[in-house]
This record gives sequence, structure tokens and C-alpha cells, in this order.
Amino acid sequence: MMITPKIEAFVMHCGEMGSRWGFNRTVGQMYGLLIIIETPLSAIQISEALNISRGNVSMGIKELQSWRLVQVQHKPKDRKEYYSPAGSIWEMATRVFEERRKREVDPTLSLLRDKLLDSPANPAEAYAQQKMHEIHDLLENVTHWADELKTMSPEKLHTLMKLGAGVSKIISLKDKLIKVK
Amino acid sequence: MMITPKIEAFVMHCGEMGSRWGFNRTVGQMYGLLIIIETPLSAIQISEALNISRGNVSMGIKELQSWRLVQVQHKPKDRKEYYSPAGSIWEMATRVFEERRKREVDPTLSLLRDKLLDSPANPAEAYAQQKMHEIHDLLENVTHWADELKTMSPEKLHTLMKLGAGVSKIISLKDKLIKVK
DNA sequence: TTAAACTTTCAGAAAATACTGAAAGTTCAG
DNA sequence: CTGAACTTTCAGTATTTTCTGAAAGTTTAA
Repeated sequence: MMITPKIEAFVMHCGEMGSRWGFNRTVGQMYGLLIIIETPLSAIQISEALNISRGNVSMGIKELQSWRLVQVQHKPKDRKEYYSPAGSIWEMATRVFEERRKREVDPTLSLLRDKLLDSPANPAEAYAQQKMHEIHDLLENVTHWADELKTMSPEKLHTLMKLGAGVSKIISLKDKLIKVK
Repeated sequence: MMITPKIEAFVMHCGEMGSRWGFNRTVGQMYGLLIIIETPLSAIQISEALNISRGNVSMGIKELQSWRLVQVQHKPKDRKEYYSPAGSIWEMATRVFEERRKREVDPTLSLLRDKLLDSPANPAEAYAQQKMHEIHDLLENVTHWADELKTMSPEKLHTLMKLGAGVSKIISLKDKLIKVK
């Protein structure tokens, strides 16, 4: 595998961004490397390319697998495992998005549902519950929407995105048509 | 200010989620507290409620301000600053979303733009640039879409979200209408 | 001015997180 | 079986991040 300065810059950038995207520096570098290098890489190749220990690679791969971002492959006559990114760039993005939702939104949603079950004991709690309710409804709406979008084909989604704020006009158009009926 | 167990549970949860949302535990707790307590709080009240140092509160407020999530208020005859959340729950969500985009996507987009300027020096770089191109286009589309949505009124957005995958039908409908023309 | 009532800063300490490398575990060809 | 070729685990260490509290800075009333 050939690591030119340009490729290295990309990999290092993925490392720096890693923690912002939800994992740590080395995991970010590993993922960047797998994406940018065409051939699948073995654990030892990764550890040499990034100057990290073999053990760390093992943990990083495990982490990336928990995000459903890597695939394992085997070569004939070779017992080593070779890793490559799972799916297209588009799929990677949707997976990161989904997994982050699971980790960042779902726990909050379930806490809020729980706290909203019983009624407030005093005015302070009444206010608190009202706020929790607002947050709950917002998160629920957004996650539901995200689920719906996920069911749409990438092409449809692309059209929708290209349409941008233009959807607004189409929606009003629909409203008019219905009113005419 | 009255902190019941239910309110405390919410605040502590915000702390635990803090780092996943982009800040740290105490900043998460501070923000949760400001949201859930109706009255604006002074720095000393925050530090006592959360058992953290006065200095830490100062730094946390600074951090929340960099996310445009808190407001400062003053009371007559009182030199202390009182803090409360900036804007509605909806606005908070959009601000977190926007700020995260700035921190998580924009730097990558600018790195990619830079790396895509000059042409590949060999096949490995050609492949790398192709991938960078795919990532660049995806991120650009998504950020552009997010910008467009931001220009829509919350009501329109709500309608759009409620519509869910239903937009798909309306878009095909539009396509037909255009074809008929 | 002065000093009281605040807020901010920052060096050092504490806590949390990530990394290493050796040992243990797994798999499989012979 | 055996042992070679791998992968995983995890205790201890290194690194990074966060927190404290004392000192410095700011503002305002008198």
C-alpha cells in the first residue's frame, strides 16, 4: 500500500476529527486509512501504517465493527483477516448517523418517557415536566422523520435534497389541490 | 431553586450525555439545569447546585456561549449575572445542530477542497481523490440541504417532517404535472 | 480614589481515556 | 494431537481532558 503525503494528510485529518465524530483518534485514522486505500488491509499493515500497537488495532476494529463500518475479508492460502470499509460512502454516512442517534438521542428519549410517566409534585416539577415534554416531542419528531427518510431510496432522497427549500412550494401546491377537491 | 429527585435525574442525565453531544459532563449538567429550572441562575447558584467550583462554572458558561446556548440577564440592585437558556427548545436544537456542523463537517470539507485542487500523481492517489470527491460531494449536498431547511419557517418544517416519506409521492406528482405541461 | 462585589484566568492536581505489549485464546494444517 | 499463525484481552502506563482554587482582572457605588 502506498501512502503519499496527500493520503497521509487525509488519514491524519480523520484522526483529528475522530473524537468529534464519536470515536477516538486512532479509530478515526484507521477508518480514514481503510476508506482511502483501495485494497483491504490486514491488522499488521494498519498497525505499521499508523505506528500503533497490534493490540490497539484489534480494539479499534472492534469499535468500527460496533458502528457497522468495516467488513472482514479473507484471501486464499492466508489466515490473516483483511479489513475494508462496509458499503458505499453514502451507506457509511447513514450508518454513522444512525449509530449516533442510537447513542446520543435514544437514551435521552427513554429517560424522558420514564420521567414523564408520573405527574408533577409541585410547581417546579410542573415546569420541569413541561420542558421535558417539549424536548421529548422534538426528539421524537426528528427521529421519526429520520426513520421515514431512511425508507426512501437514495435517488428520491437526492431529489428531495436538491429541491431544498423548494419542497415548501410543492407542499403548498398540494394543499391547494386538496382544497379544490 | 428547588431540585427534586426527578429534576436531578434529568440534570445528571444531561451530564452523562454531555460528551456525546459535543461538550463535557459539567457543561452538560449546567445546560440541563438552566433548561429545567424556570428562573435564571447566578454562577454561584450553579456551582452550589452541581457541587463544582466557581471557576469551572465560569469556563462552562463560556463554552455554552460559544455554542450560542445561554443568555445573560441582570437583576436591578444586583451586580451578579444570571444565566438562562437562549431561545426555545427548537432553537436550541437547531443551534446545537449548526454548531456541530461547523465543528464536525466544515473542517473536513475545507481539507477535501484543498486536496482535490491538484491532480493525482499516481493510481493510488487517483483512487484516493475519487473517494475524497465522493465524500466531498456528499457533505456538500447535506450541508447545503441543511442550510435550505434552515431558511424554512418552523411550521413548514413541521409539516414537512409530519409528511415523512410521503414527500416522495408529492414529488412524483409534481414530476407528472410538469411532464403533462 | 477606594474597596466591595463580582468575573475570569490559569498552573497544578485529579480524573478519565487511550495505548502498549505480553500473555492468553483461537484456528487450522499436517 | 501439536505448534504455527493468527486474534483478543487486559493490567499497567502514558496521554489527554477536566477541575480546583487562588490570584488577577473588572465594574461600580460612594
